[in-house]
Amino acid sequence: MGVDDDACNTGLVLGLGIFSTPETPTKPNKPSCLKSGQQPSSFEPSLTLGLSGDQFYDVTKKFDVNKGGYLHHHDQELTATAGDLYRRQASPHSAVSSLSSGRVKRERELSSEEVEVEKNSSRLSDEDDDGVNARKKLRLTKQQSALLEESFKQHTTLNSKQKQALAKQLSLTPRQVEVWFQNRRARTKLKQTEVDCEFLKKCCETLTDENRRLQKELQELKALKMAAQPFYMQMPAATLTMCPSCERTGGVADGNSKSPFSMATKPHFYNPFSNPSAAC
DNA sequence: CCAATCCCCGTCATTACTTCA
DNA sequence: AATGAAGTAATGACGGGGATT
Repeated sequence: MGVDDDACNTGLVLGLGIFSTPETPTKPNKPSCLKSGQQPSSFEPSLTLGLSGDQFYDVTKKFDVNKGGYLHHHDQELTATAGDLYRRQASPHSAVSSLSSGRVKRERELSSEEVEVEKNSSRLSDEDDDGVNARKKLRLTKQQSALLEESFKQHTTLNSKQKQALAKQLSLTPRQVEVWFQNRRARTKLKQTEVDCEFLKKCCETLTDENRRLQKELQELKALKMAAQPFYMQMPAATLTMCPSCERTGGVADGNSKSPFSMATKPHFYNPFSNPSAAC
């Protein structure tokens, strides 16, 4: 079974609740079943598969190095966040948003220091220079993205101080750093979900194949039983066990009996992901 | 109980890139 | 080969709402 052997090498519990249960109220840096950098084929396939939003993996991204214009701010609007400014002009709902509670909230969050940072992060585009009010979306520079990524590898969430420091270092607003981390977490989680989904699909296919194989084997065994010797026929079917791998048949266990047919004391479940011969 | 804060989620809009006629 | 329109992916940003303090 190739890859699936590796992936499903232990007792696999396909807890598909991953797709239906709402995300557990994960707290930042909460341990998850998938550690960073781990691929689904390598983690323990006990597949409770709670979404691991706190993990990250290497996402090789391309960055727009020289196209990044920092085009947000007009000097006369320094009390507003970059996003607010952006939205006021870019969004059709700008009039509403400028009065929204979110805006009030944002302004409340902005300390004077942050406003100062915003001043520093304010950049004018060429378009702004020539009077065209075409506001463009912020594109982080390669350096900014790299630093953010590096920081994200260390902490997927930032406390207030870290946020402030990083924002200062990047010449961005704390809000921009915060949003970047939020988006990064969300998109990491989304990608991981997709990976998990693919993995579960593969496991499902494997189990379907295995089920098909076992059904076929069962049919063969039934046919064999019908053609079996009278000894077999005298025994209740439930007392017979057979290893699907070596196809040795067991019967009633009497402890001392040297009969090849001894009844299993416990139900003998065949684990498709374990080595069958090991059980023999 | 209320307010402040943080984070997640869903969504929108812009930008860059790709495809195709 | 050049080009412009259409489609798509990436990503910055926001509002709403739940959880926590």
